[in-house]
Amino acid sequence: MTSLAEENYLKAIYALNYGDSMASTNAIAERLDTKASSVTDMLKRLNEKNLVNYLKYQPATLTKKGQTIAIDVIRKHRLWEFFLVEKLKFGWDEVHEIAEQLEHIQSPALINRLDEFLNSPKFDPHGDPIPNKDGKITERHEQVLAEMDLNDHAHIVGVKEHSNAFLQYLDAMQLVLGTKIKLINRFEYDQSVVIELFDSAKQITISHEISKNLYIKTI
Amino acid sequence: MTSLAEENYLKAIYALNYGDSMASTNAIAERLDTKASSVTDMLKRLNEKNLVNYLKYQPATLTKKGQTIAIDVIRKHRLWEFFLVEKLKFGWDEVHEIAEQLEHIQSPALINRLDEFLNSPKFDPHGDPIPNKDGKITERHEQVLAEMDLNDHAHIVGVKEHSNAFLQYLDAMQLVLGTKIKLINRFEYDQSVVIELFDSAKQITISHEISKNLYIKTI
DNA sequence: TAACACATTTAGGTTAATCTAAATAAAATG
DNA sequence: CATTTTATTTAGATTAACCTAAATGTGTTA
Repeated sequence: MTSLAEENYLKAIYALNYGDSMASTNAIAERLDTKASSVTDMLKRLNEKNLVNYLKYQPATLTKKGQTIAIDVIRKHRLWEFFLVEKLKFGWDEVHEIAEQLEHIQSPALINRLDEFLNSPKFDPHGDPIPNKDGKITERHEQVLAEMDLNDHAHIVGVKEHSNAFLQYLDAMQLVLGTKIKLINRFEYDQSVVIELFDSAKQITISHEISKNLYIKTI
Repeated sequence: MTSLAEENYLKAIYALNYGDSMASTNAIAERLDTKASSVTDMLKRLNEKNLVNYLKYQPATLTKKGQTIAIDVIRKHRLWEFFLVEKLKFGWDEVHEIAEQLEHIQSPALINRLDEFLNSPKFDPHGDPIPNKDGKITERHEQVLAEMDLNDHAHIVGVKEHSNAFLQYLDAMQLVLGTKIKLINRFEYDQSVVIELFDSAKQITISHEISKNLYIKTI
C-alpha cells in the first residue's frame, strides 16, 4: 500500500523526468513545497520499497512498479478532472485542487466505472491525455502555436501551462479547447502573433509567452 | 482543519450517541477498530479543539462545532453513495467502503455541485436521510417490518442493518427499496412473518431477525 | 587544482496517531 | 461493603512525515 505522501512523490518524480529535466532532490522539494532533507528521507524509503531508483547525490528515477503507480494516479487525476468539468460544470481553472484529492481514492472498481460513465475520454479538460487502464499514454508530439506557419489553420488542443492565471486569460480571450484559428501574422520584434478566431471572425494579438504554451493541431 | 482521523472519531461519536447508546471509550475503540488508549488520547485532543465534550471516565458527546462537522461528513458520505449507485451503477452492498474514502474530500463547492447534479436526493441507497446543506436531517420516526399489522400494506423504505451479508440477502429475496408488500401472517412461535410481494405476487417467509431490520412505511 | 558556491545528506527534533503494559478508577457481585 | 471484574487512563515507545542546523559532497571557476 502506498500512502498519499508517497503517491505525491512518485507523481513528482514522474513529471520531473519528462523531457531533459531530472528529478533532483531540490527539484522535487520545490515541486512538493517541502525541504530537501525531507526529500532525501522519502527517497530512501521509496528506494527501499522498490518504487524508486535512488543513489546518493544522484537524481531519482521510477522503477517499473513506481511508474505503474504514478501513471495510475495521473489517470485518476485526469478522469476526475474530466468528470468535474463535463458533469459538474466546473471551469477548467477550478478543478486541479479538487482532483489532487480525488486522485488518491483507492478503488479500481470506482475508476473503471467512472471511466465507463464518462465514455472513456481520451483527454482531460486541459488537453492532457488520459492513460488507459493498462497505463498506456497516447503521447501527442504536440506542436505549439508559436511554431505554427503563416496562414495555416489549426485547432487549439491543449495547454502546456496549467496555472489558473493562464487558464483564466485564455477564457477571457475565448481561446478554449477546440477553437479553430488561422495564423494571420507574426512580428519578428517580439514574436507576438495575430490569429483569427473562426467562430467570431475576430482577430487578436497574442504574446510569445502565451503562444509558446498553447498546443495546436493543424488542419 | 480537521484530519481524516479526527473526522472518523467525530462520526463515530455522533453515531454512538444515537438513541440510548453512549460514546464510551470502549465503544468508540470497537467501532473504529483501535485501542481504548488511543481513544483516550484522541478525546483529549478533540476536547482541546472544542469539538468534543470530554471528562475523564465519562462518555463523550459532540460540541455544536463537532456536530456540524460530523453531519457534514455524513452528508458527503450519503451523497457519494447515492452517486455511486445511481450514476455508476454500483450495488448498494458495494458502496460503503468507497464512500468512506470520498467523504473526506474537502471542497464545499464539490459537494454543492454534486448535490445539484444528483437533484438534491433526500435519501441514500439504504434509505438513510441525507442531511441538507445547513445540516438539517429529516429524521423519519421509522416503523419496522416486525411491528407491522396483519393485512396492512407498506413500502420498504430503508434498512437498519448495513452489513453486506444482510444487503445481499435482501437482494436475493428481491426486497429492495420501494418494494410494495402486504403482511399475510405472523407466527407467534418465532415471530417470523409471511409477506406478499406485490410486483411478483409471491409470498415469502421472513425471520424476526430480518423483519426487525427493515424499515417500512404503511400505505 | 584550490577555493568557492551550491546541492545534498546527516543528525537530531517534532507532531499526529497509533501501540503495549502497567496503574487506577468505576461498577458489579457475593 | 470488601473484593473482584471491567473500563479507562497513564507512561513510555513506535512510525511516517516532516523540520532546522550542521556537515559533507560535487561542480565551477579563477
